[in-house]
Amino acid sequence: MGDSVKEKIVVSTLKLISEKGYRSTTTRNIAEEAGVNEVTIFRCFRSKKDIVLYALKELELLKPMDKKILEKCKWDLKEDLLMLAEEYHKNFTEDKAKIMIGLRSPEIFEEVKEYLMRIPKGFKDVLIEYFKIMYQKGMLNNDDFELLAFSFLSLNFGFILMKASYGRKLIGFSNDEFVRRSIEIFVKGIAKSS
Amino acid sequence: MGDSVKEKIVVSTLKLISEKGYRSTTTRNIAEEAGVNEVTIFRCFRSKKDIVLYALKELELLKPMDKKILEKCKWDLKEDLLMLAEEYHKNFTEDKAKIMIGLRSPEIFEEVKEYLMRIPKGFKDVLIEYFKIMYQKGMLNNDDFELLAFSFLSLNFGFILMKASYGRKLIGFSNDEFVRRSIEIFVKGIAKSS
DNA sequence: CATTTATGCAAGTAATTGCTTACAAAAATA
DNA sequence: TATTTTTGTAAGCAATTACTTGCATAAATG
Repeated sequence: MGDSVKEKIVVSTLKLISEKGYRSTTTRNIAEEAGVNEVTIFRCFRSKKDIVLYALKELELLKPMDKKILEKCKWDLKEDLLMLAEEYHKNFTEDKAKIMIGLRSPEIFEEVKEYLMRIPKGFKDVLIEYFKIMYQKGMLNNDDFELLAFSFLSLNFGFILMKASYGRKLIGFSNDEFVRRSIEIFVKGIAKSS
Repeated sequence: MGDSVKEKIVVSTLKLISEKGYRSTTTRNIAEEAGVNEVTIFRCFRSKKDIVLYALKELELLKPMDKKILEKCKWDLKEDLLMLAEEYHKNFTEDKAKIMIGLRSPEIFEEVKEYLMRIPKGFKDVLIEYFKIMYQKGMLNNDDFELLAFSFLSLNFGFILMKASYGRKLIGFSNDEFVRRSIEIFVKGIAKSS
């Protein structure tokens, strides 16, 4: 089984899961979507579950945000939070959010839960670190770093999940616009007034 | 079929869907959970799908927030937003969030989508109305009401969904604590400085 | 008490699903 | 060209699932 075949299967699987959920995505669906015979799937992977586990483990599909990102900071609240949020949205797209939702199936959820948590957890850790430093620099009016991180995370996570769930019917903003303007509010809320 | 039986079936169905999703919740599961024979289910409802539709339509499980809630406002930003958020969290619990996620199955999603959107949509509408009035009263530094509403909604929606998805492993706050303190930040961000 | 109604029980059906087997056709490799 | 590896095809199996049927029992209702 060539690597390109394996990849096609993985990509198709994730696509279908994001649309229909894990349980409703059948191996026949996957085969059709990948333009491959169903048997080929089981020659590449031991089971349907294995496709997902492979995607999460080997492909590092959901790798968390690295703290190295902090090196990019200019230590200006607005500028930095915008950069961090953009990085988050770049990584945690609407599609990935749908995959996360789609993997909420008992046959697989316990095994993938840890992976699914990585993105929000990684972002949260980076934010806590960032806010700690900013507080030491005297730029913040609040020293509950976990609260700050979590508020900012909820704001962004909530936005993506709502968009993934209800799409444009509920949301009149582009990602960029929402991020930029909600950050302005947030910054006003936490910046030390001089 | 007595009403109490019907109710037991509905409650069990929703509970199981919140845990395992629609597709993975079998009619046998439901029967067992409800302490009822599987056949009884099909005597009360025409199909599995009908149970959910009945729950959403007849039980008004997900009824949106009413604009009458605005009558409770004291027209103090912090106090009002706290009240509105509490009302939202009272209505849109972790369990309901799980049901929303669990209903993301192709056999049923299109038919329930509209209902699932009601809660966030209703909350958003109320918020827009509220912010409009507060702006007229000269209490806000921002007149993009949809942005304000949506930021606040994302914050609360994101929090509940994260809690529903990852539970306490990621989140160290109680609902009350998070709501209270995140609102303080938000209010600082949008209140007109006098 | 007589009759209707609601429920349980046992069995089963047709469709779907994850996965397997056996064999032939390509396609890559030597 | 000869051989090995990869893929397609066809068929099917065992388990599961939504839903049905027929009949017995109990409970409510007249």
